[in-house]
Amino acid sequence: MSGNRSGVLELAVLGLLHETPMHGYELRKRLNALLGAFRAFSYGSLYPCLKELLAHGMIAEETGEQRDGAGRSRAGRRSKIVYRLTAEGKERLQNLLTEAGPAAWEDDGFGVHFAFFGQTRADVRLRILEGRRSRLEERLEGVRAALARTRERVDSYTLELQRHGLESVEREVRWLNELIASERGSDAGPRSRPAGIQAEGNKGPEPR
Amino acid sequence: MSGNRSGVLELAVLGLLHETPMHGYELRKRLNALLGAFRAFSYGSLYPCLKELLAHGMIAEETGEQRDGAGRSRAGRRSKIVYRLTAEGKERLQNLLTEAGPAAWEDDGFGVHFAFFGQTRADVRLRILEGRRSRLEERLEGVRAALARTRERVDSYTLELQRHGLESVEREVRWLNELIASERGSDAGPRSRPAGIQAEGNKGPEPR
DNA sequence: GTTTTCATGTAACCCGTTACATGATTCA
DNA sequence: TGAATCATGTAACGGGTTACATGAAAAC
Repeated sequence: MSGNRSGVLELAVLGLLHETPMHGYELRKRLNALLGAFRAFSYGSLYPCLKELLAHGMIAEETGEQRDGAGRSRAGRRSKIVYRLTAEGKERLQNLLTEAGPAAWEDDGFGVHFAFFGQTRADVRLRILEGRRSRLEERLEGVRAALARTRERVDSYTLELQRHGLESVEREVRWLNELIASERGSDAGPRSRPAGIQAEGNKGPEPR
Repeated sequence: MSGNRSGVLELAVLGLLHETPMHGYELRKRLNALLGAFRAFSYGSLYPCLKELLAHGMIAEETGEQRDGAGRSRAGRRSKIVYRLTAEGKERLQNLLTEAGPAAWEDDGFGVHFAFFGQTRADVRLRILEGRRSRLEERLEGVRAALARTRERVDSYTLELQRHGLESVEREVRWLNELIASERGSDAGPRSRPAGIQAEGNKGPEPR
């Protein structure tokens, strides 16, 4: 019926609003900054999503004049509509963050789920990372098989495309391997981890 | 009205049928093998596309019993419907392959256009590669700016996601740089090209 | 005082998938 | 003869974009 609960966008909005209340315009910017290279949303999807989340009581318009800093923007003058997460919204967010199914590791969704790993339970994180890895490994197999089959009678551009695609996927698998190893705490292994994971990644599953 | 001419799928179908006549089922397999990691199509989009291409006279059902090899599948027994490119179809394909606009270098479309570079004019190839590169460089700038802005107050997972995204895009830019250099023929430069581009990549623009 | 940017929203459309329905051919 | 795979197709839906419409606040 009123069913635009897409999953990805919903999670992204709830996740961002959990950190701090915001209005739509700002939300979209933070969203596209957060997901950077992976995804982008336009107002045409964001505002309807907010509307529906509001209708379902997951978010609420911020009415109390908490919002200051520079002191301005008093009274009922609303041109910005600041949303905050309700109790139901927080519950919903926790549910979304606990689901470790295909939605969390398919191409759509993985980025968003990963972005909120800081609020995700450790075991769920691991399941998602492993799910994505095996998903990618299936794909690898397919591409490799195609490459082997095609071998002859393929012009060099097609070949180059497949080669590059293969390398991209292999690279992401290696990345996942590092993340998984890091998650498992078996980090005192051969090579020392380069980047900044696990710096403060081990805060408890529930942020509150 | 009758407007499902999407661009990507149409090009892919025409491009594949230009190499050799095929039926739908096979077409889909070749398609997904060709695009490997980048894209996948389902029958639900392929068959309607074929239907429409047929209606527009771009392709035709193969009636003459050219199809042999193992000698089987004689007579009018059709359970397979083999399609071939018509003259109009070839013309249409050439037009699609000559367009060097955003459609050719955005995320959708680039893979398919690249896959048929063997049938694309050299100057068009270059324009597309450069278009994609500058598109990615815009994106890089955005992500870098986001990274710089976010710096403080970001949990390590968000950071790691952005870092990985950044690296992925940078990697593709480097790839494009190599391809562009190779296209320009300035190949006797510093490092020797590793892969198989330009092996027979320089056949003329029109295959016939 | 006009342009730019911020800010919210909607309607039409687009491209594609999922799930289903159907039947022929091959293989055990 | 029954199961698996090949092969073709359609209807319903889904999630998102583009383009448009509108107006307030900030910058010049």
